[in-house]
Amino acid sequence: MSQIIQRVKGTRDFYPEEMAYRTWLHNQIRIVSESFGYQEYEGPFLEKLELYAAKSGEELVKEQAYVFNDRGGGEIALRPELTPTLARMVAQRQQELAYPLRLWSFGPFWRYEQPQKGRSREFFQWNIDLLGTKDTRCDAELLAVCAAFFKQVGLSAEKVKVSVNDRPLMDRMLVNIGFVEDEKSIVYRLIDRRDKLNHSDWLAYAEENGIEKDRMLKLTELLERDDLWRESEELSAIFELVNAMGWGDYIRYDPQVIRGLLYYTGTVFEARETVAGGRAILGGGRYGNLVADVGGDPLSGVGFAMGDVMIGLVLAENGLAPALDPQPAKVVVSCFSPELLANSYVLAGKLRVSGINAICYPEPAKLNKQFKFADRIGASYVLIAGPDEIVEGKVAMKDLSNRTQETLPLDDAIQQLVSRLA
RNA sequence: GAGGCUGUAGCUCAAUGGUGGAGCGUCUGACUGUGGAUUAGAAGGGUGCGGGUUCGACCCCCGUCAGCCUCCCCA
Repeated sequence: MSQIIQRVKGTRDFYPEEMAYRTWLHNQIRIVSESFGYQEYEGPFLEKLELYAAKSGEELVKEQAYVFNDRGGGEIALRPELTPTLARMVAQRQQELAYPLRLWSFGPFWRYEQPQKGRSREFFQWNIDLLGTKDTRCDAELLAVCAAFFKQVGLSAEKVKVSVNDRPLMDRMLVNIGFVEDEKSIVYRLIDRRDKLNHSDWLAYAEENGIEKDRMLKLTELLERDDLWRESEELSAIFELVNAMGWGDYIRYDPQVIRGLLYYTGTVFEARETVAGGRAILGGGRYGNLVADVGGDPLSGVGFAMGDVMIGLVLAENGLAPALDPQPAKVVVSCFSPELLANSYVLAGKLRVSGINAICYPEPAKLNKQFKFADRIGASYVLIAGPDEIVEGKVAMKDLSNRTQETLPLDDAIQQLVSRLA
């Protein structure tokens, strides 16, 4: 047992049960994304390292990307996020795409992190973006997508909320209380950490960074102002639209949401569980000139990303993990003897032609073994074509759920199965 | 990068420093054409890996790897 080579740290195996969940999640994402008219796309999993130099956080690329040297020379990265790839793909065809452009994707990413609850090194992420719109009212659509997704998977507005803020608004307010441009990044970080540190540590952290008490008092006051959004025309318009669309329950204003990422230039938002210590499920915002950063013309957009690990935990903890059946075939055709093996395979083939997924027991074995197998894999019916049935030109069909069995002509059996498995 | 807990049979776990057990699962038979139940039996580990202490180590010490949790970080 200790001989088995272990998985790479932070990766997961997807046995059929886990794969069924992943496919289910992908499908829920597809349903919601497509209901808003977004198109699915995918980029390469490998990118040149320099693609990320443009705008991703330094930390992300230098500390957390998997990087290796290509045989032809040059550094390659396993993609740690999708946005730079999206920016590149849009820039390449910038003149031929139809705007506003709506795109979504669900695929794997890699980050060299310390695996822990809700975080792995290889994970899947939903990315969805609306590109080519400058009007921030469009941001309401992405918020609606978030809300629609949560509703789709059964997470009510009591369980999860999308908190929204506006960076320009915060910038104005920060200037008002005496912060200067150079202090912006440290103040963002300070805001971001307010809930993560206890109050005295938070104040100490501020002091270390040269922010004195009276400005911290004003900042604290600012971060308590749940009505601050009224001072932003953009946010007011966004909330009005979200309410009109009927998703207001899921959306709220939070002056403390600021996000770490550099490229957000407008609205920022993140969804969290409402319980104390609730974790962030997804995050996103508006970016003003991402495409320009990779060599295209300026193009504004808004989007968000959601990882599969955290949403999976949240769904499981709320009893919302779907009951999935990883077994595609509900019918097992038994094999009676070596002479009748071909006969069984032919029978299974006839079922498939009629649209019934079927497994043929691939070798002669005791019938009780074959029934046990059918039971184990989650089949619902067993067909038996032994000497007795063949003489009559019939098959025996057993319904495993109620242990009833009847012998009938093959065509009748197929007809029965088609209607019962529908 | 740092700290804590853990690592024994396929799984979940037990074993005062004195040559490792149980439940579940698996396999076989009772059941020579019928599954989930019952019953009898069997197989299966030398304790993550590498050192050390000891007459003797699953147990103590050091290192290492992995998992979980937390800090850091968070696109």
